[in-house]
Amino acid sequence: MAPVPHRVPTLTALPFQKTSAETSVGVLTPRQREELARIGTRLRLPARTLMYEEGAEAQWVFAIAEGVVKTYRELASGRRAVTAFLFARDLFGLAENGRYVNSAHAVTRVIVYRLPLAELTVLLKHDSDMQFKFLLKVTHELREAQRRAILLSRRDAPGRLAMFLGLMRAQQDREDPAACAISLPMTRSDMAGFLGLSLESVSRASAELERRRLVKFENRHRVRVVDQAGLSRLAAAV
Amino acid sequence: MAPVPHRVPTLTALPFQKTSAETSVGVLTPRQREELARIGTRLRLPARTLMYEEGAEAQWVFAIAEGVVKTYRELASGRRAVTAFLFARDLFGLAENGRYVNSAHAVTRVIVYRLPLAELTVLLKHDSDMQFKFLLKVTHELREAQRRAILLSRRDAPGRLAMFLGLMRAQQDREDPAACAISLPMTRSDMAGFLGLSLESVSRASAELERRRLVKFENRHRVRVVDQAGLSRLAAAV
DNA sequence: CGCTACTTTGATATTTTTCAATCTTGGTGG
DNA sequence: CCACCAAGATTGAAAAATATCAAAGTAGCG
Repeated sequence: MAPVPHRVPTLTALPFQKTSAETSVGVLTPRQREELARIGTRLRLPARTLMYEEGAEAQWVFAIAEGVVKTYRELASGRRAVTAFLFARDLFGLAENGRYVNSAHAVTRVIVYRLPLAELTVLLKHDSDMQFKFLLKVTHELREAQRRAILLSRRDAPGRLAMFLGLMRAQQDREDPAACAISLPMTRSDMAGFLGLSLESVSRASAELERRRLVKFENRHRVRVVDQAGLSRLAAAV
Repeated sequence: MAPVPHRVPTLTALPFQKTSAETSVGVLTPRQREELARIGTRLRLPARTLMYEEGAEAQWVFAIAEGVVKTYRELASGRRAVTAFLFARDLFGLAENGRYVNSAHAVTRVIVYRLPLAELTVLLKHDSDMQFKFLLKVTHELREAQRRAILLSRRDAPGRLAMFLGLMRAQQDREDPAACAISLPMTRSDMAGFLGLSLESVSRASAELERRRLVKFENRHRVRVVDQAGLSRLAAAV
C-alpha cells in the first residue's frame, strides 16, 4: 500500500463485499478529503492532551492523521477502562444524544482533524459515497470492539497480552509491514485498562512472554517478536 | 413510545446530536421500510436455527422484526464466545470482505428480514437519509460493544451478571417499560459465553444475587428484580 | 543530578476455573 | 397420562490464576 499523505484527513476500513485485491478500501477520494479539510480544522496536539471528556457536549468528530489516541471511561472504583486505542486513519468522538460517551486523550503527539458534527452531518447526507465510507469505518470499529471483547473473555493474562500484541502488530503492519518490532506507546497502566487486568499483571505477563522466549522487550515501549509462530499460537489458543 | 408494527423492517438507534425529546430515533420512515421490504425477504424461523456461519460467503444482512438472535465465534478451545445478543429492530450480518465474521443462531423463534447485500448497498447509496440511519444504528452497536467490554473488564461474576441484567432490562424497557421481570431467553451457557465466565460461575452468580435478595428467579428464563436500587448499585460498582 | 512518574517484583488473599456428580426440566413416545 | 430420556442447570471440593498490598527499582525530564 502506498503511503497516504496526511495533509488532508482520510479513513481506512474493510469493505462489506469481496474485492479482487484485498487492500483495505474505504479510503476517501482526494475530493472527499478536501471537503473534509474544508469543514474541519487540523490540530497538532502534544502527548497527554485531553481532547474531550465523557458527558461533555459533543460538537466535533475527530479523524486521526498521525499518532495514537485512547478513549476511556472513569469507573466508580477509580479504575480507567480504556475503550479503544486509535491510530492514523481512525475516527472517534461519535456522540450519543449530543454528548460524548467516552473521554479521549492523546497518547503520543497527534495530528487530528476536528470536524464539526453539524457540518459533517450535512456533508454526509449530500455525499452518499463518503457516507458509505463512514459506515464502513464504523462497522470496522464495531468488529474491532468485538475482537477486543473476545480478548477480554480470556482468563489468562499472558494470552490476553499475546492477543493485544497481535492487534498492535496488525495495526502497525498497515503502516510498516516490514517492521519486526512492535511499538507500544501507551503506559502499562493504559494497557491494563484496555486488557481488563491489573497493572501488575500486565508487568508479570510481559515478563512471562519474555521468559517463554516469544518476545524481547527492547525497552518499555518497544517489543521485538522473537517467535512469531509461538506468539500467534498463544494468541489463537483462546 | 407507540408500538411499531412489524410487517416491514425497521431499526432504532440514538442520534449523534441532542434531540428535544429523548426518544430513540433512527426509526425508518414508512417509505424507507417499504423499500427495504421490497428488496428483502421476510423469514419466520424456529428457535435454534443456524442463520449463517463464520467465514461463509455473505450475501445478506439481517434486520430483526421479532425474537432474539445471538452471534458468536467458535474458539480454538471449543468455547463459544457470544459476540452479541440481538433483538427486535437490531441489525446483524455486516460482513468483512464478503465473509461473515461471526456465526448467527436464533435464540427464540424469530422473524427477520433478509436483505441482499448488493441491493441494500445500492439502496443506501441512493437514499442518503436511510443510510444515515444505518450509520446511527451501527454506531449504536459499537457503543453496545464498548459497554460489554467494560462489563468484561470486571473481575467479579456477580457484578458482571448484575450489569448483564441491566443491559437486558434496558433492552426490554423499550418493548415494555412497565415490566418488572426480565426475560432471559438464552441458556446459561450462552450467558457464560457472553459474560466471559464459565457456565458454573453464571449459575453461582445467579444464586448469589438471589441470596443477596436483589433478584428472584421465577424460573430459568425469567428474573424478577426485587431490589432495583441494590442491583443498580452493584451493576454500577465497576 | 535529583525528582517524579512509571514499572517491576514479592507474598498473601480472593476468586474463578475445573472436574465430577447430581438434580431439573421439557419434550417424546409408549 | 405417565415414564423416560437427554439437555441444561446446579452444587461441591480442589486447583490455578489474578488481585491486592507493600516495597524497591528505573527512566525520563527538568
